[in-house]
Amino acid sequence: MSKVITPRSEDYSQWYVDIVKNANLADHSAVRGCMVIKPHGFAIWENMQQQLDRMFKDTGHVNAYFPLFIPKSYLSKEAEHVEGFAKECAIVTHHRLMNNPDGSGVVVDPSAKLEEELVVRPTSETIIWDTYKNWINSYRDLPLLINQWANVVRWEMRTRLFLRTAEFLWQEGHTAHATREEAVEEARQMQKVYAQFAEEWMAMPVVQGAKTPNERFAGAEDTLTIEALMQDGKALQAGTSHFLGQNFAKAFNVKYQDENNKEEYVWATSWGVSTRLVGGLIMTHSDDDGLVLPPKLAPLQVAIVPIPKPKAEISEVAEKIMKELKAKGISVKYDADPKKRTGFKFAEHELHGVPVRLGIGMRDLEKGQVEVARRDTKEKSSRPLEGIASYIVDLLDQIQQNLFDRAVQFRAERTTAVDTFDDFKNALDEKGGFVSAHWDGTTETELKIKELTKATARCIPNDAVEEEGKCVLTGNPSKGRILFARAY
RNA sequence: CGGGGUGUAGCGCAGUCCGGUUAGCGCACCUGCUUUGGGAGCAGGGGGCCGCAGGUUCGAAUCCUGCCACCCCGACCA
Repeated sequence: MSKVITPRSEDYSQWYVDIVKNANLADHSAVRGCMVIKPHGFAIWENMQQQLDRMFKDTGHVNAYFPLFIPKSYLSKEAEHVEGFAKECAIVTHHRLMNNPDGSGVVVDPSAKLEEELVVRPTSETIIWDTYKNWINSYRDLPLLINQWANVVRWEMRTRLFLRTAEFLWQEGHTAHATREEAVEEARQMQKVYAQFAEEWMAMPVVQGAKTPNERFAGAEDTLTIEALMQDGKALQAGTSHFLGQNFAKAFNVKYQDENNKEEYVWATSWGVSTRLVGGLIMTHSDDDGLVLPPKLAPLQVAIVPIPKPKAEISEVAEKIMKELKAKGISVKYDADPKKRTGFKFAEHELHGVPVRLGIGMRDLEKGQVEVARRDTKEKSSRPLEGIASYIVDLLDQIQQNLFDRAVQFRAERTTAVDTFDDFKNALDEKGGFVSAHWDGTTETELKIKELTKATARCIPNDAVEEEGKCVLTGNPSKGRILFARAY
C-alpha cells in the first residue's frame, strides 16, 4: 500500500494540502474561498481556543460579542483617520429574495435594496469603537479589556486552507486605556501571551518583534508580531498585537474625563490570532506520514490498539490503562473496531497525529509488556505494564518538548546573518528561512528588497542588539539587524 | 484583477489532438471466501446530466461559441 502523502521534497504546497485533506482536517467549500473545517480539524482549534481563552482571562480580559454587519459609514469614519484600511470585503446590498418571474429559482428583489449597505466585518474595530463611545465616560470605566471570538470575512483573491481563507475564525481583543503607557504595555503583554501560547502549547518557536512602518496594521502606531518559520523555510505571521494610539478614539470620538475633570481621548490596542494557527501547527511539525500534533493540543493523546484484534484479555488490560490515564487528565481511546486491520489503524493514527500509540497483543501480555510508539520520532519500544500510565504522562511531556526543540533547531539552522546583498540573496535561495540583516530604516529600501528578492521585513526583533552597521542594500548607516524572509 | 492550467464516479486520473460499439483505470464503497504483530489477497458487484448553456453533425466527453467553477504564479492579506 502506497503512501497517501506527497513527500515534502517534491512539492511542499501539495504536501500541506495532502495532510489537511487526508488527516480529515478541512476541505475547500463550495462557497468561494471558504473552507469547511471538519470535526478533527475543529477539535484542534477548540483546544487552542480553550487555552487562549484561559490566558486572556488570566490577564484580566472578558468576552463579549459584537455584530457581524457593519454599516458602511463606520468604515468611512475609519478611513478619514486611517489610510489603507481593508477594502476586500463582502457587502450586503439587499435584504430580500423573490421567486424569479420565469420560474427558475429565486432572484434578488430589487425593491429590497438597503438604504445603507452593510459590510460583513473584515475586523471589528469600527463597530466596537462605535459601541465603546457609549460605554466610556469616566476614568473609572477604564481600562476596558474585551475579547471577542468571531468569524470575519475578507474577500481574498487567493486562498489557502487555514492560512488564508475568505472566512476565518479568530479572536480579536479590543482594549481602551487612560494612558499611552498603559496601552503600550497591554499590546506588549498580549504579544507575550501569544508567544507563550505558540511555544508552550503549539511547540512552535516564534520571534517576537515589531513590524516596520510599512508592514504595520492600518491605523496602528505600532504593530507587534510573532513570526514562526515553516518547514519549507517560509515565515508565517502567527499573531499580532497593535498599539493603536488615539486613532480610533478620535475617529469615533471616545473620550473620558480624568480625575481633574479634564476630557481626554482614550488609548487603544487590538490583538488577534486566527485559525491560521492550525495551518502553522501543521506546517511546523508534520512529516510525510501525516500530521504530528503536540500532546498539549492533540484532541486524542493516546490510542490503544489491540493486536491483532480485540480479545477479552486485551480489552481488560486496555480498560485498566485507560482508567489510569483518564484519571491523570489524558485523553485516550481503545480502538477496538474489528472491521479495521491492525496495520491500517497504526497508519491512521499516525496520519491523524496521535502522539502516543499503545499496541497490546497476547505476546506482549505474556511478558507483562505493552508496545509504546511515539509519533514524533516513530520509535517503538516495549514497556512493562507496571507503571505504564505514569510512563506515558512523562512521555507526552517529552514529546511536547522534543517537538519544540526540533523546531528551534530547525529555525536556528535556517537563520542566517548576512552583511552583503549577495549573501542575502544566496541565503534566501539556498536555505530560505530568516535572514538577519542591517537595514537603513526606509520603506523605500524595504520595498526594493522585496521587489528584488520576494522577501519581506518580518520584524525588528524585541531582543535585537544595538549594533552599528551598514544597510545590506544601500550601505547607509543602520543601528541594528532586522529579520527578513519570504512569507505566507 | 493580469498570466498559465484544469474541469470525466466520493478522491486521483486516462480518453479529447484525429468525433463512431454499452465511457475506462487506480483508490474508496458493497458481497463472499481466505487472511490478520505495519495501510491484505482473490472473486463478484454498485455508483457517471463527461462543469453549464448553445451550436455544428446521421452521430459529440471529443469540434465551435459563450459562460461558470477550481488550481498554480503574481498583485493584496492574518
